[in-house]
Amino acid sequence: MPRQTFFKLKEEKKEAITQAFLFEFSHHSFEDASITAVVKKLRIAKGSIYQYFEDKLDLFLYLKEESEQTKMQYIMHLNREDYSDFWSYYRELYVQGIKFDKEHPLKSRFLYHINFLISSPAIKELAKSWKEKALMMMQQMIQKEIEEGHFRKDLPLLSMAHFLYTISISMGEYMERVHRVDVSENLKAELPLLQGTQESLLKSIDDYIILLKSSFNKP
Amino acid sequence: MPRQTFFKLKEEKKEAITQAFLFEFSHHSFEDASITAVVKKLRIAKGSIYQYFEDKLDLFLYLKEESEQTKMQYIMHLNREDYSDFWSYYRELYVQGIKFDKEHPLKSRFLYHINFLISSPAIKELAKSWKEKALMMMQQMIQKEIEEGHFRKDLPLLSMAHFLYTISISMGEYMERVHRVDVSENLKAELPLLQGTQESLLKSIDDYIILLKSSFNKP
DNA sequence: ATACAAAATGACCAACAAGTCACATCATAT
DNA sequence: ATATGATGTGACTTGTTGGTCATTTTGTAT
Repeated sequence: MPRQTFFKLKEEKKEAITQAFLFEFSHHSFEDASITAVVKKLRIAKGSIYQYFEDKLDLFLYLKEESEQTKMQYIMHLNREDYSDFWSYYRELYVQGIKFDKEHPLKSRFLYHINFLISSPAIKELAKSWKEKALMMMQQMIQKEIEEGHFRKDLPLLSMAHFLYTISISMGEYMERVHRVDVSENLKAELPLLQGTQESLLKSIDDYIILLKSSFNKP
Repeated sequence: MPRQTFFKLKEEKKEAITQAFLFEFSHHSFEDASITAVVKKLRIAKGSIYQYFEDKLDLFLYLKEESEQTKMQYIMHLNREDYSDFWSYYRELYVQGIKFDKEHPLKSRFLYHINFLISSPAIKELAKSWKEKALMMMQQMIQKEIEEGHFRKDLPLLSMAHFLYTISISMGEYMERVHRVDVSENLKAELPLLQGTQESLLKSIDDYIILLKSSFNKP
């Protein structure tokens, strides 16, 4: 947890610090992300950072927590029950995700990047447990659909969960590719990562969903 | 390219060096992989490494080349034409992949790890182009299946290629998870990464293929 | 035994990192 | 104006890295 000092900072400074580190941690492994480099760019003393945070990990976890909470505000209100089928619910998650990306590109990128930090020794175990948790949630969702007779039930739950999880993560990358976006450039300019029109972005999602639907739905 | 000196080394030493660095580069990002640490474990002078290789990147690329060539020997002889349908061909690729993993666990792990090195600034561009190439190959394969009337043709090629690529990469991780393997432990002991019985490993692949088949085949 | 080239060595360098801490500065209350 | 506690600072420590190079060791041909 960040120290009290950090929370007492005026919003402007807190924001600047957060943004700068989100950027740094979105471009390097945990180990390679350089506090020294960021404070230099921010033009504040390195000591200050250690008035705000316990250590590098504390800082990192704050960014994660913060980004996740922001994203939560976009998707929290969505309920499976309000949709007649799973895929329209799933689609809506991405619609909100695109909105989140538009309004918080740095946080969006950071959260995406986190998924590929398995090889950072310092957070390997943590990353593993996060993934475990995400997979469990997927399993529960799928289980429910099976029970209600929407999804096939001839395959192991874990297999379907892993499949869906993998594809869900890769969706962002696919959209980048389709729209030939230079994510890095957009990040620097603080533009949304995904530059396509709303409808062309949704088209990408729909294509993916068609594939997923064919896999998961009962024949 | 490694220097001549390296190739003149006796097989034993060459092997020891290769193995040690495969291990190191399978556990860290390119930047974090430490030559200093490896030579210490190998009990050779750091200077020697620079008699063998131009620099860190040269060493890394050698490992990649070497690992890929070894893997190629396992899958090169497979031809789509020899199989009545795409998925039995695809399955056979994994059968051979498992064999490769059994006999060359370090190389297998290294090649897998490479797929997640997008965030290493020093090799980012390279990694991108490798991925581009892999995607192109996927596209070609899928295109052919579409032309021959086996795959659906109502979706963009790129979407299908990306989908298949993503799932193909994740297959290894799925097998790990199903068999509750501690990959790191097995690597250290130089055991195959995948510890399930041949048939239970194949079962995992088959489950995945069932999902893929439903997605890709014509309804 | 001598000569010569090839290979191995490890102290050394410059650059960089995370984290510390004695001190300076600032804001507020009196 | 003064005192006090909270913030801010950046030189410093300790440790790491990739890479170099003058020197020594080794292998081989004569």
